[in-house]
Amino acid sequence: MSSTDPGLPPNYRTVLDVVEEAGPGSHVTAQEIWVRARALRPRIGFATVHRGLIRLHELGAVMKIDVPGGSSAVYEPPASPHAHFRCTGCGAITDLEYAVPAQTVRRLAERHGVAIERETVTFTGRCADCG
Amino acid sequence: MSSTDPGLPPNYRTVLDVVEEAGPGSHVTAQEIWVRARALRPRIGFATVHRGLIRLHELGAVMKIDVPGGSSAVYEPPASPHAHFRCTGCGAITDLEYAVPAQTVRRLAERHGVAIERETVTFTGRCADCG
DNA sequence: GTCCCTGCAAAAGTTTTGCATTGCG
DNA sequence: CGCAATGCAAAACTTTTGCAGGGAC
Repeated sequence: MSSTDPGLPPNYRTVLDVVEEAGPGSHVTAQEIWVRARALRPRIGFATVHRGLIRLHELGAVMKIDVPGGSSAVYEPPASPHAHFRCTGCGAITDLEYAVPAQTVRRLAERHGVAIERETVTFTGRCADCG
Repeated sequence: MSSTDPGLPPNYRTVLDVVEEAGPGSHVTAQEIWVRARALRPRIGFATVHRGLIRLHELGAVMKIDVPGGSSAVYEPPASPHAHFRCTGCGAITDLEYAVPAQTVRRLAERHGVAIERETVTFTGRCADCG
């Protein structure tokens, strides 16, 4: 939780709190985070939220997810690696329990001579409600 | 190849030709496609290229790839499922031979009650040149 | 003083849309 | 005529940056 953070600027802390309060499985955009942050700090600007997200992402305190087909990036608290599903009907994003096996990642990296740092797995289709 | 296409508008055909000519493993942006298309049809507009890509994507004639961290979407000819790697240094995008096993996709879809139509797997890291 | 956070505003970049025109059946 | 495609321009949106003010150390 955020009580263990080192000297994080107050607004960045607020941003972190908002993301953490949204909880795992939530996928909030920078705009949404801004709206919620203003409930705590009415004068906070969007740029501050945005820069805070960049910083927090660098620190590994929040995860940034680029969803194909989604207009905005979404953020969530750090969690064990998992995939995402985006419904082409309602746009909802949900978590799926899947990660590329570490051994497979290692083999791919070796074969192609690259250093893999992160992976992103996204599925798209129709959720139960949208049939 | 494009010679088997039904009545595709001439400009859309040109867009398709450009994407196919780029070949598998190429990852061209809408802007780049526009530039190349103008070599064939000098008066073609960007909007036409863009709408053509939407149409061709609907038809399954071109693949659209949203790469996390990449500013623009890139397009490529249809190919067997594969993953992509994006170098955080030079921004280059390369293909990796990986796809989530069909059986796994099926199981995920069942467990979560969704219909999965497409998958996107992207790795990020450092390519050989960028160390 | 120096450094960096902060808010406001504007810029940048990509994607999308409106509209009049053209071309074809 | 009716319909879809087309070019041009502008709009919409998200993301990023510039700049001046201010607080902490």
